[in-house]
Amino acid sequence: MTPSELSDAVVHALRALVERGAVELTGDLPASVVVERPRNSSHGDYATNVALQLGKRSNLKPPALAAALAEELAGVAGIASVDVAGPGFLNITFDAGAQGGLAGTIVAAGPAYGRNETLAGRRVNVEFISANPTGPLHLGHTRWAAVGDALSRVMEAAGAEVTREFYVNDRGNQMDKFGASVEAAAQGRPVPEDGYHGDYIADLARQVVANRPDILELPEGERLVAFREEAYQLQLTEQQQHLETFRTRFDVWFSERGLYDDGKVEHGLKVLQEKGHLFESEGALWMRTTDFGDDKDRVLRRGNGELTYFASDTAYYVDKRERGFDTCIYLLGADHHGYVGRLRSMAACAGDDPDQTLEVLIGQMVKILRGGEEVRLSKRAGTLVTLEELVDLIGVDALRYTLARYPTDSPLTLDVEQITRASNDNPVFYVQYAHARLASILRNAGDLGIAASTDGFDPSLLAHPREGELLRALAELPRVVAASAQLREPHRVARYLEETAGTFHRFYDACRVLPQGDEEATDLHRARLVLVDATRVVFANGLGLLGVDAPERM
RNA sequence: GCCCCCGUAGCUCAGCUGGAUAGAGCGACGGACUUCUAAUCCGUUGGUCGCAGGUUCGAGUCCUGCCGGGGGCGCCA
Repeated sequence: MTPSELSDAVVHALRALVERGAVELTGDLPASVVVERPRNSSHGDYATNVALQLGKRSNLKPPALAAALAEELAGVAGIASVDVAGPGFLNITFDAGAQGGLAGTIVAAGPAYGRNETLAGRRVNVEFISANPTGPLHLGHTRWAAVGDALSRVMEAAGAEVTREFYVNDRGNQMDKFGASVEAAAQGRPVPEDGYHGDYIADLARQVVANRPDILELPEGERLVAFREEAYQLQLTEQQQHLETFRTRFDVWFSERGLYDDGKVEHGLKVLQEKGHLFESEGALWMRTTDFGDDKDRVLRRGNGELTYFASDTAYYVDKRERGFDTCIYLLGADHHGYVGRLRSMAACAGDDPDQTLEVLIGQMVKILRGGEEVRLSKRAGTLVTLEELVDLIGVDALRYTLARYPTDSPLTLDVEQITRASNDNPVFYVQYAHARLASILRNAGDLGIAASTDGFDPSLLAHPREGELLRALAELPRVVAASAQLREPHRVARYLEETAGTFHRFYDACRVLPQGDEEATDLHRARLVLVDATRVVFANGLGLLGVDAPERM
């Protein structure tokens, strides 16, 4: 019996009581009932507070309602006992072995286990990183790469249709400054004070000149543009390569310039115009975002005729909606939180309900410690530690996992020594090790000629307490995926895997899986092997949701 | 001044969208390898959940106010 089956059984029991007139309820029956794993094992395998929740709507007080439900549930196959405790909790204990069938179900489902339909039919755009193509990706971008990609995977697993999108800020005067910086470096002149610094500028200059030996001969105006464009392509390509190395792939690289070239900015403004939220004042074009709670109105076109960054963002949003996305998720750094209010107001000006169509996740700062001291500077970038350096220092798996295991709204500190250490205090190794151990058992079973076959295995043999704990842990994966997706909190997957790794290791400690010495393989061995295979599937799928390898050996 | 985030064990942090006696890892101390990976497991130690009110059967979780830390508030991008 799984949690959802148990939930159904509770609803069924409730319905029976109501139909029989034993219980009166105002309002409808709940569609589902929350069953949770109690912290304290003396509270049974599962507990539900349904009687407390329905107390106000029922003619019975919670303890009496709970007692009636307990009696009704006691006859359900697989349930050993139901106790009423405290103010009206139902503590449910399964028959030993009644959960074993789940192991076979998981093995049969394989990579599909954990997937669900919670977000089925939702078209979601997840935009993250969206860096300027004027330099290497750094620490903050790296957090978004790990979290954005994991979030996308989790939402896909929950049934959503997800597009991962990177908005390339390739327009505006920072691009000109970038081009001028590279050009200056190529000419052997110092980079302008307000330009881009760092060794990478000189590297780019060398590459640009190598690719286009004639470039220095061009007249100044053309030369600056040529440097800007060449360096832009090189830098963008480098970002793409580094993200590829980091296993973060985007479906769409969306150029800000493209918005202009394709007339999407004018189109976006037209849409807003029709909605009646634009006005002109002091020679500028404004959006009246204060209509929807922003603290001030925002300029779209300046007095000098130039369109603002906000105009691009507006057009971009309109374009996303016209491409059919129900939900547009933005992952932004804490330094951009001031932007949230105007984004939401803008969506409202475009005729949407921002609560439905636009979500912003704000990520707090990341610090990195090495040898007990904060690492800030990157030689190459001139400013912050880069993605490339982090991958070299920490490795893709440990880096992705560590960045994804914290809620985004808490600041986090990466301790290089800790997360590269192969020991118990390093969660990524702890979890990967569990998978490697499982794979090892399955390998050994193969050598012994014992197959983890799901047909004909006897689930009721999995009656050891540690087996029950492990099965209940495995049963959680679909709920964890659903909650992570709905709450946009992929870190829950990591925390779940850590907890489940502990549960597995305790099972391993107590339950011998394979025959020893000359022992013949028994049905218990075979049943445990199915459980091991199921556990391996859970780790493989869970790590997959985080984009972290599930190693066969360590 | 206004807005956002954070405050939980000595340290780093969880806390399942309001549940029962608040958890994990590290640290410290003590145990477990002739057997499937000891990168593991078991035990002990450790808390006025920043403070004060409120909501209710029940609050670390929700509301209000305060204290402390971080960040943000351009016709910049």
